[in-house]
Amino acid sequence: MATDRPRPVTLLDVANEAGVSVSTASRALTGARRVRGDLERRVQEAVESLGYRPNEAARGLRMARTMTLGVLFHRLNSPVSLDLIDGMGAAAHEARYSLAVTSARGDKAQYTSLFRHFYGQRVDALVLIWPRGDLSAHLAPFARAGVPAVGIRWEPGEPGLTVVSADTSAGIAEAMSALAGMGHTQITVIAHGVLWVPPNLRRNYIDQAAEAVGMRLRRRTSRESGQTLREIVTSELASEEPPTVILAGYSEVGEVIASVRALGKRVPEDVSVVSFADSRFGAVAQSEHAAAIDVDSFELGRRIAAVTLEAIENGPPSEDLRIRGLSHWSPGVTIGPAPRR
Amino acid sequence: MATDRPRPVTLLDVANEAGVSVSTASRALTGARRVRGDLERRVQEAVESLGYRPNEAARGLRMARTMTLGVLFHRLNSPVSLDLIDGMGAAAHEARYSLAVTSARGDKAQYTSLFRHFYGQRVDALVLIWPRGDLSAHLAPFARAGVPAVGIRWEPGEPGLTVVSADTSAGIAEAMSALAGMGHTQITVIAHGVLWVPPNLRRNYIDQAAEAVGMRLRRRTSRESGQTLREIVTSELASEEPPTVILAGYSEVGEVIASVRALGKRVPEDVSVVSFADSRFGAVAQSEHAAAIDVDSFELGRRIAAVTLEAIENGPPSEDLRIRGLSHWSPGVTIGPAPRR
DNA sequence: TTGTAGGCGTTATCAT
DNA sequence: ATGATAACGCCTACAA
Repeated sequence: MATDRPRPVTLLDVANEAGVSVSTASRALTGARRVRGDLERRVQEAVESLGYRPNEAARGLRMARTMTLGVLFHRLNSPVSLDLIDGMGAAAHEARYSLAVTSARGDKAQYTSLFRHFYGQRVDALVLIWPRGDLSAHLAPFARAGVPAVGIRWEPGEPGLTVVSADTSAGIAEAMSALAGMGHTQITVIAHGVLWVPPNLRRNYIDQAAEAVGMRLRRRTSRESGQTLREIVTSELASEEPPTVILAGYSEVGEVIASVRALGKRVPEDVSVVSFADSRFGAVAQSEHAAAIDVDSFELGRRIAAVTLEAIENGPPSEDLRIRGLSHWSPGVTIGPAPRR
Repeated sequence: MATDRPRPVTLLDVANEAGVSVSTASRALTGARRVRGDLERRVQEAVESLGYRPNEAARGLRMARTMTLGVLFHRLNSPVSLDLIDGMGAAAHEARYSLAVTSARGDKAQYTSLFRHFYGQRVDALVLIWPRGDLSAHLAPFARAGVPAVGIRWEPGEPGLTVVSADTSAGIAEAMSALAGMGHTQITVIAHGVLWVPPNLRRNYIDQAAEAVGMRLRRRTSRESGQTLREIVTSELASEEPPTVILAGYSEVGEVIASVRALGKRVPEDVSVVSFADSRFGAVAQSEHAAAIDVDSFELGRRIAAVTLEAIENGPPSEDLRIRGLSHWSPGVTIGPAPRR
């Protein structure tokens, strides 16, 4: 139907209907300058009756602004991405911006192609979610055009990129101190699903929080050992210094709890279990009422978009951002006082 | 920096650099008409050296096409959405289209607002993911402008909307017949997480597939009973006619298996367990090597985008679409022959 | 085959 | 305060 679609109503139509010139109509709508009250009213009426909506492409051409944020995922594989999209969308839409979402699906050539695509689209800003590889060549054209780029990742300090990272230490520290306060001294972190991350800030957060409260920590992962979740739990509880708490990702807590029970132990009387939920999906998917360290990725998305919009308006901030207050400790029925030995 | 950003290179710049007129440059790039070989080469060189990329806003204004698909989620809460976005993005990007992704976050007013937003953006088509409520008022302006709308949902037959739905019966039927072939006669479907759906096509698929192979089926859900997963499994296995197979969503299989074992029964010798994985995340998150009914939501996304792009080109199809071949049965270590009674 | 010119819908500059 | 007019960057009749 692309051939014969009826021409949508334009500003000229509105102006004619209202009996004014296009410039007056435009002014009445943008509010740049004052127009006479009755004329403004007539324009508004014409807009209503004709169902006029300004053509963003034309506006973009004229204003050299597309009101579009180009969001580039290296890969779209985690529910966290959903929250980020949702959060960014919420903030962007409030500011009348659109979100052009893309994923390279882990492919390097795609990644390059998407940068070019966004350049052609003249996005007002670039948002890179967990980017990989060398970005400098990709970012250069945007930098030249004054298009800000904001990225979420752990390592700051990329030239031409404002790096935003989530500081989840608060919730982790809260959890550790709550557990320590209940007498726990030995924790096992099962870095299996969402809790598996490359050696980075979040891993540090956990280590440091444990150390700060004198909690001995063991980290187990099926990636290295090739063991199943159940085998890991079994060997841990049979070890010389068995943990009194187990921390696992939200997609594993159910199985962890069931595995503990399969060994004839009770949760939380014999072993406490804590979930790590970094997405709203995770918070729902984990066993209900499990104690959890929650991370608000939706809010993280909002904040990233806010930073980006701000950068469009006033230029990039002078330094990278570490966003706090996104994580919190949420007690639940799966934790209790440490058992006596 | 919005104020003083350097003007990006335009087609005129390219034409000057190549020593030709804009129209020649344009033709050399769009390939609409033939241009002399050497001129075409010079234009290409100019494009390279200047780093020219056509301004899509200008092109969109001229062509009355924005090369943008407006994707509207009623809510962004399931990993399936991720696959859909990724799949739609893959197909759209191949066709040089962008994906403007939005979510109403379950809010009715937002929903309305987003339709208006997309209308202003002059998206070339609308894609509605599991839309709710009365659409006719929202769709009318788009219909008037000849903008096709494609939606994914279970119930077809919305005027002005091409409804696409996933027919997952094949994979389910395969699974049932494989299980029946192993001697299973009693299955319990735990409709807890992803497997909980309102009474609809998919529920029918499961019922019909079970009936077709003479499998007795019981459906249990925590939503109605208020029981935990573990309690459901326990009561099921203690019932008069205990199931020899349990079907559960991917986020529950781990816990189901562990719960079965906690009762002193073995998987799969005493009870077989099958997972339902409707997303790539689910396929990864479920216990490894579990037998599963997989649904390829990524491909579903691709297909939806393909239908949409086709509708832009040639108008909406004459009838709604039921897409097959997206589900398949994937055996695994969690199933075995039915135990003798 | 190439160049000139007009227009897509909007905002901004300039007169009035 | 309002209206005519000139861009924004691109494509495409039309004329050469």
